[in-house]
Amino acid sequence: MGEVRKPVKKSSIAKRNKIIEKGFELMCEKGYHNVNTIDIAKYSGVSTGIIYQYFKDKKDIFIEGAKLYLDKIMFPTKCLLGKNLISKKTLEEKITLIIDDSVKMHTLSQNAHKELMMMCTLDKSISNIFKEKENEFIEFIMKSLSKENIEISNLKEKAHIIFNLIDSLCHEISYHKGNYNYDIMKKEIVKVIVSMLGGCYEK
Amino acid sequence: MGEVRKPVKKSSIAKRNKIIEKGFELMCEKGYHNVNTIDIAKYSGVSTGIIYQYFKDKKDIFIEGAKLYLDKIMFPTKCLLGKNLISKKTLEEKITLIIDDSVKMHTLSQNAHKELMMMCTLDKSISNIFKEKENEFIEFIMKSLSKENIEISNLKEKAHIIFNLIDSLCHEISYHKGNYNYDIMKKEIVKVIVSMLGGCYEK
Amino acid sequence: MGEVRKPVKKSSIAKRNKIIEKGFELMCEKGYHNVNTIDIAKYSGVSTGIIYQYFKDKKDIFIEGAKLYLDKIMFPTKCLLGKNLISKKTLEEKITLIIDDSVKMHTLSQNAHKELMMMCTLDKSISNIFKEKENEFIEFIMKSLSKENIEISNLKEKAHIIFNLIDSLCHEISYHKGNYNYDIMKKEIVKVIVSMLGGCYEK
Amino acid sequence: MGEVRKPVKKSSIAKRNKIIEKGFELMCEKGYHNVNTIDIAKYSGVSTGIIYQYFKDKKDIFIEGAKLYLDKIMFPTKCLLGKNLISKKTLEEKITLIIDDSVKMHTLSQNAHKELMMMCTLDKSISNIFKEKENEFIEFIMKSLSKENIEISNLKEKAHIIFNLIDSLCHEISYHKGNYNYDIMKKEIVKVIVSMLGGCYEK
DNA sequence: CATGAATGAGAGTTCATTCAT
DNA sequence: TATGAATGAACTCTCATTCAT
Repeated sequence: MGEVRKPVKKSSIAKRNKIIEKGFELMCEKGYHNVNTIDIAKYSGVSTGIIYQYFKDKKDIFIEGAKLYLDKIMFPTKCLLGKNLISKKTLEEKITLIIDDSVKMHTLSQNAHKELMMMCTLDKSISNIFKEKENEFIEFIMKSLSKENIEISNLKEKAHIIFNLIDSLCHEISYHKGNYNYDIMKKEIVKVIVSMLGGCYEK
Repeated sequence: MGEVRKPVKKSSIAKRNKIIEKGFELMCEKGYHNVNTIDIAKYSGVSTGIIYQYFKDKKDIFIEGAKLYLDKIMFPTKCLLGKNLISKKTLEEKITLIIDDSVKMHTLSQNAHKELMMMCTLDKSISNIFKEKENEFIEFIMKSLSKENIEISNLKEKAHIIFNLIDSLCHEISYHKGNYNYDIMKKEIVKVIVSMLGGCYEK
Repeated sequence: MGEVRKPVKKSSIAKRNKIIEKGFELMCEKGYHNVNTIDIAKYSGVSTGIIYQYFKDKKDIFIEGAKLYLDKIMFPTKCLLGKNLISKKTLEEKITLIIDDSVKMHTLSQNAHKELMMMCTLDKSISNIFKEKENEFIEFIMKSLSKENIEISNLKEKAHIIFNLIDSLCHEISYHKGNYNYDIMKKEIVKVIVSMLGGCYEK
Repeated sequence: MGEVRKPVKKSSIAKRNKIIEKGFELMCEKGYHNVNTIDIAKYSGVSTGIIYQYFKDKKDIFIEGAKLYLDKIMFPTKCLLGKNLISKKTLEEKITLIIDDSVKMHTLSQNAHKELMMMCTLDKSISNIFKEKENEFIEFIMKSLSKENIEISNLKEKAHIIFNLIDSLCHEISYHKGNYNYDIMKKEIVKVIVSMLGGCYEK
């Protein structure tokens, strides 16, 4: 009764993806609790019924959207980093690249990020995929950086601090649009990170 | 019809405060959307009807609770800091004190913080009071620290970075309960902050 | 969440009873599956919401109605029987009285009976209260009759057969409204029962 | 649009029959309201769409199944009876044979019977085919028995009572699985019927 | 001021039926 | 003919808000 279908036909897959894409978009824009299934269906250009052929429930759409979003936001960053980190000469340049990349990704989808954070409270499964992706990313940073400097103490903890520093900057830029000079802020963060990774903090 | 009264009688004020206190507590514990007004009324020891004499709607209770919570969480920190910062000798000791204090506050009320973050999405007014309090706190840190070192460049931005560093650590300790050594993490953050404020980063 | 209230106030009890009475009536008339909660609310003169303060779900209304119905249909019969059986002289007269009484009760609420039978399939709890009442009634017949004739063999089984004979006649009269002469049918059934209970079958 | 076709091709007829057979089986097993058309289609090995080429609606499948079921359950009984009744010597033996046969048929398909009874409430057309078959059967019994004893008064009504007696026994055995000794019950019923048909009730 | 029973719009979900392929 | 994805009205149930007492 009410089993979830795994679509195989091309058009079905497309429809499922459309629901995820549009549904997640709408939920992020208006907020999960301010959007109902009829809204999602309409916005996705489908009927309410079809949703329940591809998804267990409303939350399932969000989860699938979140997974995709986190892949999109994390993996491209990694790819970019992978490609360019090597070509950069100084640590500073590398850090700056990572930050710019993260900010760009973040800014593209600030609502999604906000809603994701919110949904983490509501659902373990969502907070888990989020945590998982975060760890993935941190481990990636760790690996990338460990190649640079032969010996960095407490690398794991430092990587996490770095992640948070970057993440906070991203949030700042995305939402506050406030009283700060973000260029300065970025430069300071770069300096901090560089110093953590063995460079000297330029005063 | 349904206008919100400003209670003047002592008992009325007490009742209003009880609703805010208990209501906010319950919403934070169970989640805003998992608590209904009947629950709030029961938990506050009042009738459902009376709620709408003191508050515009359900969200209004949360907002009032949030304001109080942020006062409570920010001001005591400030007080504590104010008292003790002077007596500490090194910058490192001062930073450590701020961090310990923040972590303590955070840990005491992680649910409230979580829910607050979530509600920021739902309502501008909530996100505004949150932002406001944050700025207050940052300015306070700025002032406190500016007394220490005669010239710190980009103090405003640095203060914000410091705030975020501390805030991230608090979150980390409160929720993740993960694979990190938080003592090390704290020490690294202290070192970073000290270096930002003109001290030298100890490698 | 959604707890069922036990009404204590007079007006609340009256409302709850109204829902049972009117709801059961409507369900019996139109069929359980052809009536929705909005219909029930309207027909009972209440709002849909209030239903769920007094009842766990839609089925709960039916169950409560069924209990009441079976009490009404069974107990009055027993009362009547108790009062009059003694004053009747012949076994034949007594049996006739039981039958007349049963038919009367049945005819008053044929829809209820039909729907009850139907719901027995859908729900164990309903079939149980039905079976229970049936057994009660059979045992009552047994006791009543055992006083008459000193020794009746296989009384239990005979009582059940008698119950079924009467029940079938009731159904016949209530629904078929057909090609039979029910007076004759009744007389034949009386004769059969009398013969079972030791009288001689009058040809 | 959506008109029901009368299939003429052999394979189409086979498909239609399959849907009736399997669909009715499933509906009886799980209950009409607990089975949806997708279930029926799957269980019948056809697509959902094709159902509406052969049947007006879901109920139509049940009706066709019911007709077939009642033919199957009634006619074989009649055949069996026809063949054997003559060879039996005493009326008692004949009655016993009818009862055994009925019980056997009933037990084989108790779910179907239960569901049929239930559906009688929902639909006049179903209750009509049921009534019709019942009458057919009663008339058959009448004819069979009228050959035996030259003069039986009120034969029609008696036949119906006999039908009900047997039917009740069948139900009892099929569903209640209760505290009764069904052998004794059967013997008592045989005695009653014999006495009704002019034999003497053996005490 | 206080109560809590009552309201009814709106939520998520199901499923008999249709229709493009 | 045959398919099964798609439809959308209808369902049961919840809850922020109101109002008679």
